Amino acid sequence: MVKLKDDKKITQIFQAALKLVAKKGLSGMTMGDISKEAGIATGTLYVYFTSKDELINALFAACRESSVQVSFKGYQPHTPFKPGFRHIWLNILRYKLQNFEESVFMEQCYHSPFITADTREKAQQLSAPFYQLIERGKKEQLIKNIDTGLLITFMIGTMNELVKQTHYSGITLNRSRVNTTFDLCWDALKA
Amino acid sequence: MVKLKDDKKITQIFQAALKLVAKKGLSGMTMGDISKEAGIATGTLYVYFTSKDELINALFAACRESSVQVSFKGYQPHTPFKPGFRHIWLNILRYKLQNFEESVFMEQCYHSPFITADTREKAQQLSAPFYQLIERGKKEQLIKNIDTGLLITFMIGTMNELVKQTHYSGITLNRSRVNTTFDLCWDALKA
DNA sequence: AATATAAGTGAATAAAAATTCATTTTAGCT
DNA sequence: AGCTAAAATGAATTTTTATTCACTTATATT
Repeated sequence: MVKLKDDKKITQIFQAALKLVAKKGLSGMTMGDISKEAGIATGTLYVYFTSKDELINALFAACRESSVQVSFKGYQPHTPFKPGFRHIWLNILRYKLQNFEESVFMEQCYHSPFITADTREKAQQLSAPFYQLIERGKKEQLIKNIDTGLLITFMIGTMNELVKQTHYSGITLNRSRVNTTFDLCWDALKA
Repeated sequence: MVKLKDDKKITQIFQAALKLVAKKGLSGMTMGDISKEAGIATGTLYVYFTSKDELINALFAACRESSVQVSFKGYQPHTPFKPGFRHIWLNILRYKLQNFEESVFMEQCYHSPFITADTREKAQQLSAPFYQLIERGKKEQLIKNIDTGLLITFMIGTMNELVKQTHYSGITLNRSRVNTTFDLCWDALKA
């Protein structure tokens, strides 16, 4: 046989895990839960991952990669800064809203014994494009001249909170509400 | 005998739990860990709390209460809005920086099966003064006319992120850095 | 000092969860 | 169709963790 381990099944496992974390938190998620939610046997999880630790690290890495990848989709580095920034901001917001469970999972992982230093390191490296973006804004004197890391944390933090707030309040983010919120963020960062 | 269960011991248990959550996450904290960290026997935990669930809920409630209590310390409702707002903002920031482990714990609790609806409800009720504060700012046309809940989430969210960023980067928040960050927040919220 | 009761202990038990593995099913290949 | 090896299974096992409880220690009251 040539068939290699099914990517579709890994996705299925990941989806199940995300769903459970959003519902019960990382601490309340067992391998039994995951398998049941994914509709497979517990043993099957161990065909794809050697341990719960590995499963969680793999999920963390996959989430991180996918979110960064989506963030810059359609971004034209040559267009003026503000519209470009806005484009990316909207990409991120859309992603976070559509993948709420992922946001929750990532937040929970931040302080957890599961994520290894190595996984963390690799995630950090993926932040480089965001740093470049903000640096450009600072160079063009459109963005406040404050530590870039701080500005990024601020920007991402506000989005996280906005997404949480939106999700729990049940308010739908129509175009005008999104605009207002972007202005909130832009007013904070702009020089 | 009249002596009632020692408040000092409860504090000791709480401190131990917070330390562990910050280090290993909520999911990695066992009753055994807590007792060892607190320097008491495992059984003693059950003298003070009927279960792990109860312990965590009690800690959550205590943290929430203490943070709200500190936030408004020294606030003069009669002084102009911006300095008053700034005063509270600084109270919160100071509190979060000095009680980093608590912030981590609260964040982790947000999505966890431990916190009961009742505990959550009571925590929410403590937010009323923040709502009043923002409402006042809106009435005086100093704060953007956006959903109050959103503005509060935004304000708190940015502080959380700032605190995380500060904690991990190892950068000390000197006076000027704090000022810049307050401006960041104020620029976002101001009308 | 004697007594009574609360507080504290930690080994023993029970409950929950992770992991293994002998076995069965599935899918590609000739 | 028959063969082969990967994939999947889930009951059994191991490991971890929460909880109990018979007992000891500390403390207030008389």
